[in-house]
Amino acid sequence: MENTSTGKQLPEPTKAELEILQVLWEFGPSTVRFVNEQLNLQKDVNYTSTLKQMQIMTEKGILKRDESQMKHIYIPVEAEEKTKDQLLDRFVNTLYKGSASRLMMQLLGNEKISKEEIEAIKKML
Amino acid sequence: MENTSTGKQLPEPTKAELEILQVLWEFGPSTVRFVNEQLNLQKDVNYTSTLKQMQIMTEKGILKRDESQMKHIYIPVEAEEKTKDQLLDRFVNTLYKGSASRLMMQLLGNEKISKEEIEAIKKML
DNA sequence: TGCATCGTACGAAAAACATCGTACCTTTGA
DNA sequence: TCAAAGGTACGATGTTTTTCGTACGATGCA
Repeated sequence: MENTSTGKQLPEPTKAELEILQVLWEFGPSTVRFVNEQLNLQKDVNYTSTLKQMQIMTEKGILKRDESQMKHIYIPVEAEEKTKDQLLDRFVNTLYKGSASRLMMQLLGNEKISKEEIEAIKKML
Repeated sequence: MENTSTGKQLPEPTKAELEILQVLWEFGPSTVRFVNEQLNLQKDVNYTSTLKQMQIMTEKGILKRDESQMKHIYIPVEAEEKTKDQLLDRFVNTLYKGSASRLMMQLLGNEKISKEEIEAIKKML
């Protein structure tokens, strides 16, 4: 069942699906082979595994694809920002009871954030 | 194999495990029954399911327990902050290439954050 | 033409997670 | 004393996620 443009809420991507989305976000619409090569820079994974994964994502409506060429081109359905918003939202809700400032405190407290980053953030506010 | 205090890295908690940790974080060391009751405020789940889950978490080294009483008392091995730090770290890395300020921008851009929260954050900096 | 190469389709197995039923032991109180 | 209540142990099952093997069609080129 190909998800058309009904306003249906897409499922949250799983871990493996997220890895694929990262590649597509970074490099734009791509073939399976390209995505698989990128993934293999980080971990071992078979071509057909990536293919299957991307086919499943297409079924779910997370990706759509251009089949006009033999090498299908895959494209995320939702914009990067929107997907990240959802994930961020869930993250803040489950871990920080929805309080963004609590998340901030954690971020500032954990040393992982540089002086430059702090400056950049100050400017934003 | 009960995880003793070797410096081994604990696995990241799964979704269900996180729900249990939330309860323990909020209320402190607890019995299975208590945790299960709390979970049931949100969703249906059988006592033995929670028990099993907490036993598995103990095997993994995520929880430890005081067995001196019949009603075992479960306690998180890692402090709340530390676990959240790990999760936050992975989140920032996978979604924002490790840039905290990028996460901030997303947070500020998505409207979910109130004026009061922004004020609170400003003060922090 | 024919074969190596590169592509998709898809069933099925493996692995990770989550849930529950049943067995059995301890405690409690009528 | 003995049955009900409440506790742990643990195998089994269900579900979702992840991975891969095999089949088979297209393309390219010697």
